[in-house]
Amino acid sequence: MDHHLFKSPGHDHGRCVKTAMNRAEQVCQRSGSRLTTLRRRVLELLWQNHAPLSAYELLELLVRDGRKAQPPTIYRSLEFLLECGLIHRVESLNAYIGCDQPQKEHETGFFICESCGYVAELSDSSINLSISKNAELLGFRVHKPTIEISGLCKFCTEDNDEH
Amino acid sequence: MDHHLFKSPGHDHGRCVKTAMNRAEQVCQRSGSRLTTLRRRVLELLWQNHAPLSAYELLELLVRDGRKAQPPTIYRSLEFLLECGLIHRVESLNAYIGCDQPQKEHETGFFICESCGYVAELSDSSINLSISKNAELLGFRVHKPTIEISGLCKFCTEDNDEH
DNA sequence: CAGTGTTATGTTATAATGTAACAATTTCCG
DNA sequence: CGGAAATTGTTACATTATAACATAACACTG
Repeated sequence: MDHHLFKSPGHDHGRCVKTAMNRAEQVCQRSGSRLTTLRRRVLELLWQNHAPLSAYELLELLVRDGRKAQPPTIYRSLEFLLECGLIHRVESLNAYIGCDQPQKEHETGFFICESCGYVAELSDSSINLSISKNAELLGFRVHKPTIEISGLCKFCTEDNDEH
Repeated sequence: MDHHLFKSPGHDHGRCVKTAMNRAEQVCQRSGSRLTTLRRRVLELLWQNHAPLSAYELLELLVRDGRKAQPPTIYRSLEFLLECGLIHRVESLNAYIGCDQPQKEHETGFFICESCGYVAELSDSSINLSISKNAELLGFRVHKPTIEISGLCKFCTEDNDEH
């Protein structure tokens, strides 16, 4: 169980995607929201890529599927998936990525590898605690925290150090 | 001294701007970078607004000055000011804001009020510490942390509660 | 202070990201 | 089935950002 850690480049990704899709079905079933063919496909594309994709990259992939899609199509699907908590928007990249832990109410953050593009989700409470404490001092009511740490992941750091 | 706290709506803002501009002059003098008329003006506009401004809002303000400015003009000034650490880019708003503490090497974060637009800079080390600890666990080498907490500031919360 | 290389700004065009508004289609449910 | 609601299609456009090349200002050397 290392959901929120960086995956080794050789991990069984097919399985990774399947698990995520199954979870998504469950989440939607429970909440009564409809994971349509289009929405399911968008989510699947995101998971298959396993790194953030921009809306227009997703659009391109949909078009390759043979679908005649325009920007609003993809943005609406993304909006739905965001609302369901099945994906996240990565502000610093204008991109989107599948969410590891859609069950949890997560005020989460990401570590984003600038080299391989992988993203590790982080739901460590100590960060949230620090934020809450600071917010309280300021009398600030937190609505949506955005925490995105870019840098180099373990595997890419190792690759770099070899040179 | 409450540099990194929310200012009351009635604080002496003119003084606030002047201080910031003086600091900027010093920072540039020391680093040997050139705070030209254009760059100084952009910084000043950001400080006068005291809330994040988009590149195109800034552009509009420059044009009102009588200057014939195009997008690259403003983006280049912003790039310079970012490099000098005199401003920050707010990813979640695609906007820019003057930096409170240009002296410090700051891995900083913001609290952003969704109602009045004010931004409080935060350089509390406990958040950075949490992040470093988590990064270490992952073998992640941090390059640039982006921490943007949106919500309601003290003054706007109070205003809302009155209704 | 003229000459020259460097830095900064101007200018034009275009790329990338995102949304508004309305039409057509599909799905749900009585 | 038939009407209401949700989803998707379609067109047009708004916003944010950058590439490429031209001109102007500056700063240093001799």
